[in-house]
Amino acid sequence: MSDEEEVPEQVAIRRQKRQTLLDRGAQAYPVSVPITTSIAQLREQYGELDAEASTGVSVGIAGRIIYSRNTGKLAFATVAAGSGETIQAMVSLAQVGEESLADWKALVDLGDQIFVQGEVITSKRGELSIFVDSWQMAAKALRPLPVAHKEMNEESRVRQRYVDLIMRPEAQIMARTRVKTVSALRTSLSNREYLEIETPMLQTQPGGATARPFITASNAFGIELYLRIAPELFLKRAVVGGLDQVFEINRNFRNEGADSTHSPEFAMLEFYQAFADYQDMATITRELVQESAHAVAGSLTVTHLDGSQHDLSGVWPQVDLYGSLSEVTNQIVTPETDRATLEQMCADIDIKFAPTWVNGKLVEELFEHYVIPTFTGPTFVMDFPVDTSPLTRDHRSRAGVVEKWDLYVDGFELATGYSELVDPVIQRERLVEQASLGANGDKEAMPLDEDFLRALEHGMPPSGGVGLGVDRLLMALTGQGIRETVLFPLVKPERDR
RNA sequence: GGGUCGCUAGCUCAAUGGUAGAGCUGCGGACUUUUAAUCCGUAGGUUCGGGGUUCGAGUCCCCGGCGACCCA
Repeated sequence: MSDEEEVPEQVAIRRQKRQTLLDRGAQAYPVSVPITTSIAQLREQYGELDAEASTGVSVGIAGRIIYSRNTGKLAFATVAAGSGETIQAMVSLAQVGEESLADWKALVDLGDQIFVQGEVITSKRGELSIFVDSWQMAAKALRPLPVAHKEMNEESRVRQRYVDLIMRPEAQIMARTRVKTVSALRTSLSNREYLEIETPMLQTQPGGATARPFITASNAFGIELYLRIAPELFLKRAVVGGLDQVFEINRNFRNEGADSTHSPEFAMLEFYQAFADYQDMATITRELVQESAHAVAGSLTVTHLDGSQHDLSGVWPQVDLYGSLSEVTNQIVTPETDRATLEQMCADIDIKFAPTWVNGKLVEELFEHYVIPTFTGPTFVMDFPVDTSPLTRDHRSRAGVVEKWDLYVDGFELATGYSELVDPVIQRERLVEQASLGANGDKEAMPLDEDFLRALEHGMPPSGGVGLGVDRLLMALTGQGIRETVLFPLVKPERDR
């Protein structure tokens, strides 16, 4: 430790306490401490004791000091396990002796990981406690924790999630809810005979969605590589090969802005099923969301952090995209509606559009503006414009639209499902058209993936497919923003201050 | 991309353009049943960075950084 190094006073003091421990032959960071049980287990086993009970049972436990009350000859501390269970430690002069009590007061700080060994008792006020025979530093914290009874600001919570997890039970709950949710998705899909497979994150050309990719490079191959924007084209290759029901839960990367519903890297579930169509996939998607809600909340009514309740039960309504837009605007809009009319409608409500935007994109913008705010519960939006959905097959009976739905929950898009386009000739035409858009400067358009087309030319069975945002599912279940659902969201680096 | 708001002590926040403060934390002391312990004392600042206006800037203006919210 250099004297020239500028550290806050409280950090310097804690470093000195660490050194004091070492100087007297104790350890500040022992390789292990002899715990015999967990705080949670003690709570479960002895949670019902009366006040001033003694058990005669001696245990060793470890945890983080989150409150400390040093009185004269009997000191109290609240020791917390990572998941939030707490137990009180009582350090008395009579039990540990003068020197040990003095060291406890002088060297143990809020935030330290501590080991205590002693009898399980309850205090006069009935608090479950360890009456300490001996104690030992388990890991000295060199930085002070923020104050416990004021909320940290949002930026610090995201930048230092480890502190957020220590201080805020909601952060712990969210992290654990995410695990439950992903696990429920895997279980639900596995119960339906789906196989979880892994497809490339590094791709020689990005595809399966319209988005700008992150670009990287292979030194060994001397070529550009792209972080995937979607796994779709590989999952479909797997279906061509006879893996009839496949899914993947993993990260996608899109080189775009971040806001309360978008993150540059986000977790996505995609699943594909041969001999299913988009209606079949809508049913499975609803069931997956409902089974996740049940796993997380024990009910199909989920409660958000603000206390509002959201019912996810039942069969969810399906609204027709063009039909509902026509209804809300009192103006017939169809796939045949001409460009000038659409542009005028957008201009009327100040939607700024680029000349490169296709008609379907204008329709979708209008739809988002007019219709989405009218949804009151989970809603499937059915049958999208052809020109924004190059990987979806034409509707079986309606011209100008494709068999695609978007599932909206709480006003945002949670999932999207297709009857997949499997005709390799039409797929090639669509991709060529997309590639020409790319040549015209639309950086989101898809390049031509010859190997994917070759796979389709081997015959892909009629199939349904779905993409579901895992972060967004967490948002729907908890009512939190995307940055709260992700443990360590991307944050811009702090400049030197 | 546009707009609004914010950034001050370890943390949460104050401060008409006029000596930068409080609570908690820390440090010293008292206290053998405390629960955000209490009581007494005390320390702690590059006010996000840079420039400008002014006798004087945390405060006003400009540029930049980071974040939140709203709009597109």
